[in-house]
Amino acid sequence: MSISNRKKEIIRIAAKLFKEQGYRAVSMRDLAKALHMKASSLYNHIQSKEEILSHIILEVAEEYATSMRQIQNNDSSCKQKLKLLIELHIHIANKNSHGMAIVQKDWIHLKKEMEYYKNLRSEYENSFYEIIKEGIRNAELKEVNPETILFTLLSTLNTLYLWIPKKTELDIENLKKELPMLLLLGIAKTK
Amino acid sequence: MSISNRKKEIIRIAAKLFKEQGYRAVSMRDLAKALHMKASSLYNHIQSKEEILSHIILEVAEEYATSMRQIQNNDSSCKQKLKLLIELHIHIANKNSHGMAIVQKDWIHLKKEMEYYKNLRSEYENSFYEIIKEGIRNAELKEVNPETILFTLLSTLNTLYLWIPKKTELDIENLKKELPMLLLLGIAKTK
DNA sequence: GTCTATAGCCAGATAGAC
DNA sequence: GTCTATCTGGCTATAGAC
Repeated sequence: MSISNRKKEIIRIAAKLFKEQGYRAVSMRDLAKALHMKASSLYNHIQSKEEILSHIILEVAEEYATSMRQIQNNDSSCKQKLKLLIELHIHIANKNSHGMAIVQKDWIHLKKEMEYYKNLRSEYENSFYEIIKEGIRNAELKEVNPETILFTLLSTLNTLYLWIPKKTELDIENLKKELPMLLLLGIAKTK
Repeated sequence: MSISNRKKEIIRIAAKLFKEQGYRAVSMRDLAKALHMKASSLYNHIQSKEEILSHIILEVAEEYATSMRQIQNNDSSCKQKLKLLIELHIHIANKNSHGMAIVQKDWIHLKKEMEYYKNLRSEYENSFYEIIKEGIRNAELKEVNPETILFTLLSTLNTLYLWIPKKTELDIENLKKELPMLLLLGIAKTK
C-alpha cells in the first residue's frame, strides 16, 4: 500500500513545523493553514495527528536500525565501524534533519508506537555499546568506562540536526573527515 | 523580594513534571494535583504558567553566564579554561538536572523572557567560541574548524542532563576526571 | 477531496465565598 | 490561602453538504 503524494506533502510540511515549534505546539489548524487547506480536510489523508508523528519518527528509527545491522555484519575493526556510524549520522542529519530533530524532541508523545520505537532505540544503543566494549577489549579504545564513551559519542551524533542545516555541501564533506578525527583523537594538539 | 517556600515548592515540582512530560504536556491541573491542591490555588503564588517556566530557565541560564564571566577573567591556559567549563556543566547537571533539561527542551516556549534568554545564551556560546579560537591560535588545540570543536563540546555538555541522573556520587567524581580527558584527547588508544 | 459546522473535551486564568 | 464555579478560547476529530 503506497502513500499518496498528498499524504507525503502533509508529512513533509508537518515535519518542518514540528521541528520549529514542537509537536504539541503545532495544531492541526496550523498544519492545514501551511498547506492552504482546512483542518478537517487533512483527515481525508491521515487518520490522526499521532499517525503523522509516528510516521516521521519510525522512518528515521528504522533507517538507523537497518544500517546498524549492516555495519555489525561488516567484519572490520572497531574504529572502522565507529567511523561508519559517524558517517551514518551525518548522512541522516543532512538528508532529514527535521526527522532527526523530531525523534529527539517528540518521541515522548508517541502512544501506539511508543514501545516499538523504544525497542528500536534500545537495540541500536546496545549494538553501539557492544562495538565500544569490543574496541576496549582489543585495545583500540582507551580503558575508560564504556558508558562514558557511548555517551560522548551519542550526545554529539544525536544533536547533529541542530547544527548541520547551517552547513553547505562542501562543509558536510569536511565534517565527514573532521568529526571522526575529533571524536577519536580529541581536540587537543599533540606535539 | 524573596520567594516564599510554597512558591519554591511549586517550581520544584513543576520542574520535575516538565522534565518528564514536557512543558506543554503538563497542565496547571496536573501540577496542582501533584501538590495536592486545586489549579486555581496555584495563582495565589504564581502569576502564570509561563512565569514558572521563565523562573526555571533563567536560573540556569544566569548561573552559566555568571560562571563564564569568572572563568574568562581567570588568566589560565585555554585547556585549563575548557576543563573548568566541563566541570561547570557537570556541576550544574548534577545539582539541577531538571532545570538543565527544561532549558534545552522548552526554551522555545518562553514569551516575555525569550529575548533575554537568547541573549544570555549567545553571550555564553560566543565566550566559549573565543576560548576555542584562542586555543587554536596559541597551538593548544588542533587546527580544525573552531565551530566543529564548539559543536562537539557543547553537544556533549548540553545533554549531560540525560545521563547524569543515573550516576552515583562516586561516578560523578570519576566523570570529572574522564570527561575532560576524553573530550580533549579522544577515545582512541594511542600507542 | 474540500468545505462549513460542530461535538466533546481540556486548556489557562479569574471571581468571589469561606 | 484554598476552595467551587465558571469564563473564554483552543484542541482533535467527525458529520454531512457539495
